[in-house]
Amino acid sequence: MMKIDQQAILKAATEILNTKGIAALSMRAIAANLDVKAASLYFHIKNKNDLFEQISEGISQRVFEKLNRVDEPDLQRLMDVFRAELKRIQDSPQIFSNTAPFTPYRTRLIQFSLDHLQQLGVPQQFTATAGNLLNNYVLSFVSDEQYFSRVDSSTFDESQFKSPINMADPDDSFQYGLNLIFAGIRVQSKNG
Amino acid sequence: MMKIDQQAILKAATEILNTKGIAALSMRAIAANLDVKAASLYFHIKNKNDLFEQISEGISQRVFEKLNRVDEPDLQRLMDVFRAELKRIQDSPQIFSNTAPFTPYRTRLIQFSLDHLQQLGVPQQFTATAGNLLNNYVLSFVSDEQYFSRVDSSTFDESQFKSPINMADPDDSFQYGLNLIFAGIRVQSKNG
DNA sequence: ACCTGAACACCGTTCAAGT
DNA sequence: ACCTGAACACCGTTCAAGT
Repeated sequence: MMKIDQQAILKAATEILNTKGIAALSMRAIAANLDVKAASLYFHIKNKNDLFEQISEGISQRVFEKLNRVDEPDLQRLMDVFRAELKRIQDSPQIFSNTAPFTPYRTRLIQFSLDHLQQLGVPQQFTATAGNLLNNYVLSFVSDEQYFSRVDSSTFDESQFKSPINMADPDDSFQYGLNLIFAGIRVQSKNG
Repeated sequence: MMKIDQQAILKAATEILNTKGIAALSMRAIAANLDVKAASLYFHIKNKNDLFEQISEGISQRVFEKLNRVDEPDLQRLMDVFRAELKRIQDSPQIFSNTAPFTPYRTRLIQFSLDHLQQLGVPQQFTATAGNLLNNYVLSFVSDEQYFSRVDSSTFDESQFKSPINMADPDDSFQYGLNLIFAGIRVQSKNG
């Protein structure tokens, strides 16, 4: 009998996400993973939404800590670290989409974005829009990455390898979109 | 007894979405709306995912048709029309996110984006990235719009009106983000 | 303090049976 | 051809009851 606590529940949930995806993440599945009954989980967590918030908040905390392991962290580093941490948990972008962005570390990351955008010259009334654009970019990008890595491996199609279209490397693609956004921010700020 | 067909099911589903949102959109709720039992729906549609695809495909078709009601449609018009049609159905962005983008009209819209991006000088290997960026921007933007319009009306807070922070008009915000992306595309293309 | 059995109010989907 | 009753295999959540 392991000790069941929030940590253990979080770990079991992450394990299910990374092996079977969010569609298989039921309270009953988490409980089974911990050799316990579903009802027991509610002694440790409020509900499933609370669990989702803990997952997204945990990711946000790790992003925040890695972010500040460098002298002068900027938006480029935020996005790189954010993407890397999202990729560590299958379907994490969906979890972010399904939770309100008001937990402590997640709020810190938003504040970091807004501060840096303002510093880059984004007009105050549009920092939220630009911040959402960045946030949604990384969430959507990782969501697409994880989606296609599932589709590609399930519907294995040899013709894809003969295809003359050379798909860009995911890292390059991510950076292309980021550069595009950063360039756009610079232009908008000059003209503002 | 109304005649129950795909059209009627689609209409009932849309009605539920616009009154109660996607969380209330169950097969049983759709059936009840049509004075029929849930099992009957499966005589007309394959399953719930099929219904989701019909909803997103219907939106895509209307976007495509409105798009071509003008002489030389461009990406600006695509995004404006897309946003307008998404806003007509509550939670439509989530429906797009939960369906594969391989239906006919939806494919046409993607092709339209890719063609125009290439014409703007986006390198071939990055047209998909830029297209996804645009697509995800409008989906995320409308999703946020619909989310906050729900939160604001439920947790009515008078202090928000006294707040000195002037939030930008949604239309202006949307255009700001679009201009940012378009400006970024132009810069990337010059340097490419 | 922590866990469970049992139940409640739901899901999507199938299928033999009805008309 | 079209609809339904009944069932199957699930959900999240609650709560009295157990230890």
